Amino acid sequence: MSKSSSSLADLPVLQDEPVPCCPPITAGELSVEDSEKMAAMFKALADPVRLRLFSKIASHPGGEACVCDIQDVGVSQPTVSHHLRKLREAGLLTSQRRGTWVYYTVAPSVVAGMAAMLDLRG
Amino acid sequence: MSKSSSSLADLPVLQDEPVPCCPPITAGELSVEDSEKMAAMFKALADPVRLRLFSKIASHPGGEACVCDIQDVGVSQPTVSHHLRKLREAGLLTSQRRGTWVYYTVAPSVVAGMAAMLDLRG
DNA sequence: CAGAGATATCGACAGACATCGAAGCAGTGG
DNA sequence: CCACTGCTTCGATGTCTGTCGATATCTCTG
Repeated sequence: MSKSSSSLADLPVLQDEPVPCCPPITAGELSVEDSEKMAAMFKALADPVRLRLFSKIASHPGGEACVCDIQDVGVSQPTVSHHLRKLREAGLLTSQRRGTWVYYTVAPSVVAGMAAMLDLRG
Repeated sequence: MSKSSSSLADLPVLQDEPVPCCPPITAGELSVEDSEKMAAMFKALADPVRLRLFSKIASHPGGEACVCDIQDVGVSQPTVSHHLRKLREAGLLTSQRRGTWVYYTVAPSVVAGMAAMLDLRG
């Protein structure tokens, strides 16, 4: 169709910029603001279905997978879509439409940021 | 107090034993069982208040702190207690009474397990 | 033992969340 | 232009969770 309507394609991206976000949790008390940011990320992974979707994507070559490849996790397709959206909104995944299919990709720097935060050693 | 007295003492262990739990998320699809275990841990950190309590403890010397030292997070005392219990039930903290006070300690191996799971590289 | 301080548990409630079916939107192909 | 497939959005619903005040438990002290 004519112009690209606002959907999926032109979402607030969050592509893959380096997001340091938060220091290791041993580095001192988390600010209220940081704790809210981090909590949102952990919340995104705090569901078995999302965790399985995420692991399916992360373990695909290139950390990328089509929805059609991963949607067999025991819940309805709308529910899968809902969970993928949550993961995307948390910045852990990005999505991209290619023809008929939509591909979701892991955002490595964001995930690395979470891991870094859990680095004890202090 | 008829039943339901599952208090602190007779919890299903989870004390501090090394819990490898789960492989890195890139290592293949998570099993349903593993995804539930991990989701429970992430859920424990998926709240701003818990995250701040946890960071306060983790950043204390020895990764240990008295409740009285950390309970100033903007919610009531019962709520603090509730959150600490959640963290303990998830295996992220252990608790120990010393005289009048109760000390909570970070369970390093469990936290390390979560961090390891978020290790991309595949 | 009584009293006081530190934590934990209980019971209630409002808001958040996972889930579903139905409907909508976007490409593909006849 | 229409049917078809893949995915998202919508609206409803039951369950879970964070929060509080009240109260119970534990421990030290007088």
